[in-house]
Amino acid sequence: MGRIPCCERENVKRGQWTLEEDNKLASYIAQHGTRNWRLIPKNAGRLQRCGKSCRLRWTNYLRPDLKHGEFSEAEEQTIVKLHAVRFVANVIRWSLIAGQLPGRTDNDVKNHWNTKLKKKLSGMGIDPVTHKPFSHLMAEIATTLAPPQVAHLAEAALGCFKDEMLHLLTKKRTDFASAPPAVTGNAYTPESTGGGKEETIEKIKLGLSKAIMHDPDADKVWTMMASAGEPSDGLAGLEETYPTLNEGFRYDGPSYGNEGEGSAWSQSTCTGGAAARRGGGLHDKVEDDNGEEAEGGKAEHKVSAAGMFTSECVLWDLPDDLMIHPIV
DNA sequence: AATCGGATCAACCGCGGGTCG
DNA sequence: GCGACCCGCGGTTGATCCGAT
Repeated sequence: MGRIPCCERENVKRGQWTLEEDNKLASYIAQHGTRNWRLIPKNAGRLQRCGKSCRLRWTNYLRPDLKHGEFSEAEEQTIVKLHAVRFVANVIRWSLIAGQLPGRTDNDVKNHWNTKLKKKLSGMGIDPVTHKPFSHLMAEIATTLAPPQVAHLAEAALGCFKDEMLHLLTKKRTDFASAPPAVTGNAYTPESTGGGKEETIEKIKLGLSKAIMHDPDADKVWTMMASAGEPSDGLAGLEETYPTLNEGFRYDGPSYGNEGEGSAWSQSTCTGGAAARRGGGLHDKVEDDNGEEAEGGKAEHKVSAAGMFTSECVLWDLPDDLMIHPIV
């Protein structure tokens, strides 16, 4: 059985609300409250809107207790914290998150998450969906794949990572299609990009390439990107990503990908950068909650970061045709 | 100055749960 | 218990803004 529409579509106006409409709706609700949205358009001075649209306009914009304008840092931290918790609970309820932020609506929170916070977290090396460092996600995925697949995955991911990082650092759009070394080889040299690029970009590329090749000098590059401490081993839980999860979560330090905002967010709490710095993005072993090394499937699936991206680029003891040899 | 593309946010859509007769 | 209806939610769309080229 099909559901009947909430209103007659032909007689209903859509799109932006006018000041006059706002006034009609607000004054009606001030007098009569918000019972029975279906009747409100008729009663509120013949509004050519459906009840649903009226409810949305009221709850998201006209309500007098609403807070308009920029989200504060504390609000952002609350959203991220609660989003992480809700993700673990396998249910994202924007209304519940918004309930913790007086004056904010679920639509506000949802929009802010989708347009700002997701990018912010990504820029910090944290997956906004799982709230785990990208490097740890890669390791988790790697443990489920056969070695040949992991090798290809690592190559592809590494290429994507380099391009994304270049984009973040230079604020210039990189040409993904013209970066063949990302997939076809491990070394990423200025010459291999076709030449003619700006000097700054070339320096960054070279630095990234060095870092990936585990060159000690390349630590400078990573220090520039993330002044992180030594990462702890083990799969990243939320406590690891957000160490102050239970006490009021906070990032301290510069922001990434949001220059000029004076944000107190930083990558210092994210082990992703450091993990990558240490061993090319994948940690050495997987530990369980007790700090003991977990097997995580077949032994040969275990990811050895040191082995993956050393200067020899030994990925696994693979048949030669499956190996991807570095460009040296 | 014009154009383009990305970012933002208000509004819409469809679904599912709750309530009532 | 069932159907009709209402409400609220999350996901998505589209208009507008704004900065870069």
